[in-house]
Amino acid sequence: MRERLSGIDRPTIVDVAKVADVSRQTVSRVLSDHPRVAPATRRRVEEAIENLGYRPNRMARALVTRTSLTFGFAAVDMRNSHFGDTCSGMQSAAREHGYYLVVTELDFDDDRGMGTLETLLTLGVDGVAFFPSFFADKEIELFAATSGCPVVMIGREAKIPNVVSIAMDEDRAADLVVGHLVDTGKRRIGILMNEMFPEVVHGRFVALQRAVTERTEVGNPPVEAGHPKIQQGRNATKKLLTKHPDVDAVIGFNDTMAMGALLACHDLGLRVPEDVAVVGYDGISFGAITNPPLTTIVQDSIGMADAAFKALLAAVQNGTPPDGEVVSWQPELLTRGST
Amino acid sequence: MRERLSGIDRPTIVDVAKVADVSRQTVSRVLSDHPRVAPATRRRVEEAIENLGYRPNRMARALVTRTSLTFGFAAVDMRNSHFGDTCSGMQSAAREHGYYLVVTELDFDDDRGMGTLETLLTLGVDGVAFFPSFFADKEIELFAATSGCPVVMIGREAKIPNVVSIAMDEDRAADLVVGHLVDTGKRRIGILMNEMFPEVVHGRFVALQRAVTERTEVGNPPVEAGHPKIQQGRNATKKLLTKHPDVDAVIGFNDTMAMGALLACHDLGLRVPEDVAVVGYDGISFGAITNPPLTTIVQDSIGMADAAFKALLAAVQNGTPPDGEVVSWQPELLTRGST
DNA sequence: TGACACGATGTGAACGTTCACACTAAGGTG
DNA sequence: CACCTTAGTGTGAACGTTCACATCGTGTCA
Repeated sequence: MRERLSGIDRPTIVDVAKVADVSRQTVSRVLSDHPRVAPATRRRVEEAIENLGYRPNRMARALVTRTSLTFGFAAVDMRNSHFGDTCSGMQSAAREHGYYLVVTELDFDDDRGMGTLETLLTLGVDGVAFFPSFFADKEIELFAATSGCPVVMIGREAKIPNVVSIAMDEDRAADLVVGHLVDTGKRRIGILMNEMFPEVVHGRFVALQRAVTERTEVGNPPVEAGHPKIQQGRNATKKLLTKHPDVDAVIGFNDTMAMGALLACHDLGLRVPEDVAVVGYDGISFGAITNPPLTTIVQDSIGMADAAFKALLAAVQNGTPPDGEVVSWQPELLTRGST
Repeated sequence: MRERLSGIDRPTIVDVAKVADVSRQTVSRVLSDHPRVAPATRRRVEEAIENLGYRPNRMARALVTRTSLTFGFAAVDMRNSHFGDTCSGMQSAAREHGYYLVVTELDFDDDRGMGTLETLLTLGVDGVAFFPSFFADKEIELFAATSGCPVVMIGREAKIPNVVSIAMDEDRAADLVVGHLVDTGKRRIGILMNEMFPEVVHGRFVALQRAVTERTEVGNPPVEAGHPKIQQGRNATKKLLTKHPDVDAVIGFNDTMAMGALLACHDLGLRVPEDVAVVGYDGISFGAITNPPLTTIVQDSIGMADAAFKALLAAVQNGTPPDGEVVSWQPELLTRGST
């Protein structure tokens, strides 16, 4: 046997076969629970497997079966627990169905994340989900066409051939948020946008702008942008409130930006929600422990993760790639102290 | 070509070779930037690759080279951003060095997580890190011995053959926490323990118990246990404060439990930090936005992630498995409003 | 001009596994 | 008793790639 770099050699199916005094195929049959193996033989093989500490090589297996029972999931920012939630949800779904989930963080510097997806493919996954999408529809279409496996996009609605997209109904969410703010007497609503990913962000922005324009007399909302993080949300809010002192409500692109907004209000000596109301998007668990607790649009991450997995599974099982399907998810407004 | 389940067939190196009118080896040489390829040939091959949308099959490659340039990372709870931080840190480190990181969530129900590790191995990773460890030293030793690749454990110090363990200096952390509480006039310190993973938890518990006993007259601290989550921390704190009304400081096993403690104090009408001080462990970013902001022991997740990656890399490059090395990480106390 | 180096390319084997098929022995059926 | 079935097992080929080696020109030097 050739040496591995690490110096230790793992036993192969042939090693097991030798020890159990059978052929590799018989070992393979034991591994896959084939019925036609004599009980005594099976026992001998199992013993050999146990003694040698044999583990089947999934890569070799995938090579010949052309199926790895593995899906890939690429998410943008593991530090934001919203993505962690979704990732965790997909893991559970995958496990339940005998699949394995390989998670990877989208590396924006590697061709805006496309490099990460490419590498995921080379790993031999049976399907790919990504969340969210930095890419233009055309790019995704091309990727899906050449990927050779089903592709699911989470976080943005888009009718793209061979791609299932799973996203929240942004119009409904915007109506919920803005409606609630107006109902509680707010009149001048500002928006904190995510400056990073125009493709992802656009839908939410348009929906919010529409809702604000429709429901307030003042019309077009003032906007400030920053990275979707706490500190950047804080800075953006300060700018927003300084430029527009009449703003009495701030909508954050996501919960972390909204958390930054809470801090900014505190910095500026403004009371929340009396002087300025704050709303976020996502519904991450840490929203419950802010001061005051954060009102937010809850995206059912587990549900969406589950849907993403099911879409991949269905595509694999039916042998047909998914087809421009859009799964729309209903948002819920979780009202807490910040409004 | 046989059909894949998904119905689309990916081009192979042979397809590329045919189109470029060369042999597979020449294509392989182009892929690996071998110097002895004629410029014209190289161009022809690159064109063919581009046109066909060819992507090398990492599994086939790994099979023959016995190296996948991939490390596996298994973490317990993606929803807790502490693990997300570490995971993100390892990803960056891996990418910097041309490695790919495959992340997976430890499934406690699958042989207490050992099943997850086993599956990770079958994926053909060149090394494995896990965080934290639910396993007994003997189990880990056995796993490392048969894994055939370097193993790194994050989150607990342990001298185990062929395993590098990376952990915070728990004694120092406990001294920092308890010292700080005593310095600010606290005398009766309660502890919120993690009831889930005795193996991980033990070290921190012992250290805290020692520090409290050493530094307060009252001696042995009252303890309440729960899962390391916000709600369970809240419940545990209520129990603790009800049973022991004299407690004037609560140390949470991690930040999420401590966040629960903040909520519990609020529920009980106790002022933080005047009536009860609260400290957490981990230093997750959301600790900045609690009310009041959470004092916490900061574990340098990025640094530890980096160290974990470097340990794996070194082991792979030196061809020798790591050897019971313990990398001790210095904790820092981040003092904020909750103490 | 022969010997030789070297650049450029191709070929067989191997990695660890499963698939398709072949084979043997035992048992049942007419 | 010849025939067929079936349980149990083994063998060659293939998956997509790289490694080690072989081959074939072309140019250089004595």
